[in-house]
Amino acid sequence: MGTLTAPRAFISGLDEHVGQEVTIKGWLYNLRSSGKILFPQLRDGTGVVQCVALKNTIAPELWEALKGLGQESALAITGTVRADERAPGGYEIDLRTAEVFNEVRDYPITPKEHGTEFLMDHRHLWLRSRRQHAILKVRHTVVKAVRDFLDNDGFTLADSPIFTPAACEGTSTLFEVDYFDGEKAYLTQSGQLYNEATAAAFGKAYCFGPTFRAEKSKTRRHLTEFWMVEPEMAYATLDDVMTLSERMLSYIAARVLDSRAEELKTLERDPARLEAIVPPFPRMHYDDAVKLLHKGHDEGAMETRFEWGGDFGAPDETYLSGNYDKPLMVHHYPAEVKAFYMARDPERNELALGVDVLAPEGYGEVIGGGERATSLQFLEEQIALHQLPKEAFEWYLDLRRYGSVPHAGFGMGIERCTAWMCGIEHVRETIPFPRLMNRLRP
RNA sequence: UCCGCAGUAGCUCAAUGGCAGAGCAUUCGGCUGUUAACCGAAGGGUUGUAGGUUCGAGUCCUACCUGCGGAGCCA
Repeated sequence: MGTLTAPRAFISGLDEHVGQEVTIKGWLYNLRSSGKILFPQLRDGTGVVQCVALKNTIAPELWEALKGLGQESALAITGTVRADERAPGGYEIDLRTAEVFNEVRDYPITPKEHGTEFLMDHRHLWLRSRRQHAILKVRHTVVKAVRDFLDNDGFTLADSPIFTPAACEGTSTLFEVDYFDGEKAYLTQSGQLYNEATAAAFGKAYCFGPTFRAEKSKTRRHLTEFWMVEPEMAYATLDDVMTLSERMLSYIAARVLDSRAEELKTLERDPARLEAIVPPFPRMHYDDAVKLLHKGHDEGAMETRFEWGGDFGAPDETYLSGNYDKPLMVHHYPAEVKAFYMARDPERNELALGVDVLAPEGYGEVIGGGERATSLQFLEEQIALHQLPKEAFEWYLDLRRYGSVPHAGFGMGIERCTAWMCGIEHVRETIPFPRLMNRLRP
């Protein structure tokens, strides 16, 4: 099948090889033929390029082999790179020779439409499609931006454990693990408490890893297993958290705009949506948010009248954030709907110094955080009040016995953030292998 | 867990209670610039499962299973 002597190139870098002969190693994306001319489109993970093979310029046996190749056949081709307006992508390769590694028949995912269930059952193959490729490239950039932002801002990565002895917040449903002698363990739902320890050690610290929620949630914003980044700062307040949130989110948006323009185009995402994400973000007191919801109800935009004291539902969040093209930061929630470790407003004890950052366009809460309680006595009361096992929290209480200071932090869901950046419907497409209520495979 | 919608060829979908269909995919043939290529032909079905109504059920009824959308809860 001809020798592949030309230097290897990647499709994303073809512009540097115009006029040269190169070898591309990849997979067949699509094949069109017209009797004596073939147009194999090759995909190599960095892009897609159209090749041209003329019957009278290549070996007859190669012609026969290429003609019958099915979608996703693995092959390497050698040919000369040429700029051509007719080709999708702008460059074309005049194929001289090729080597087929794997001949494929009946690739399940065709260039036509498919349903979600079918695609999710074939997630391991679906990842190869243009749209999924683009989404995961954006995810990669979101993750990289988060790490770069925090690293450049003096944060130290100090990851929290996945196995934990107790619920962090005593609210969500946990996955139980039966392994540790005489004691039940759970998969983490937040690295929050551990971050308070690392923040006291490093000043500014963050953890970044998978998180598990056993809730029977079936919405476009929920995964059973998702990734969360949680920065925590010693000697910091609610206000510092809000400032850090808006700085980080705008940094992420700028990085995505900067390095993923091609992918945003593939996803048909309007860049103006991301360009709008610049500080300052609107800040709104919970009381004012409730007033706004009441106004919405009076005007007929909200079906039910919101009661002060509750947490916002998805329609409430969408209504509140609907007035802005930037994330909306709602702060000073009623303490009752927030975690036990939240610091209280010294002026109004019933309010927690917490903030939810609501993304525009109905993407909901992408960040939740706030200032933590510093008083040992207060936390002991809260643990008793929430009927949490005090022994499991002794180490946490040590943080208040030995050098307790005001400190604050937040958690950001990577998938929600990525879905928002991409402008896509559902978070399940923003993680390579999503785990949902009804999905454990592939 | 609750509410709503759906399940027919490998995939996406049609079919008034009356012969089980189309496009794509697959196989074969044609075409020297195709852009989800096109043209011609062929193969492909226990209509989610179990029961019921009916002369007759993909279609109507009951239960169950699976999926989707939403709620609650959350990032």
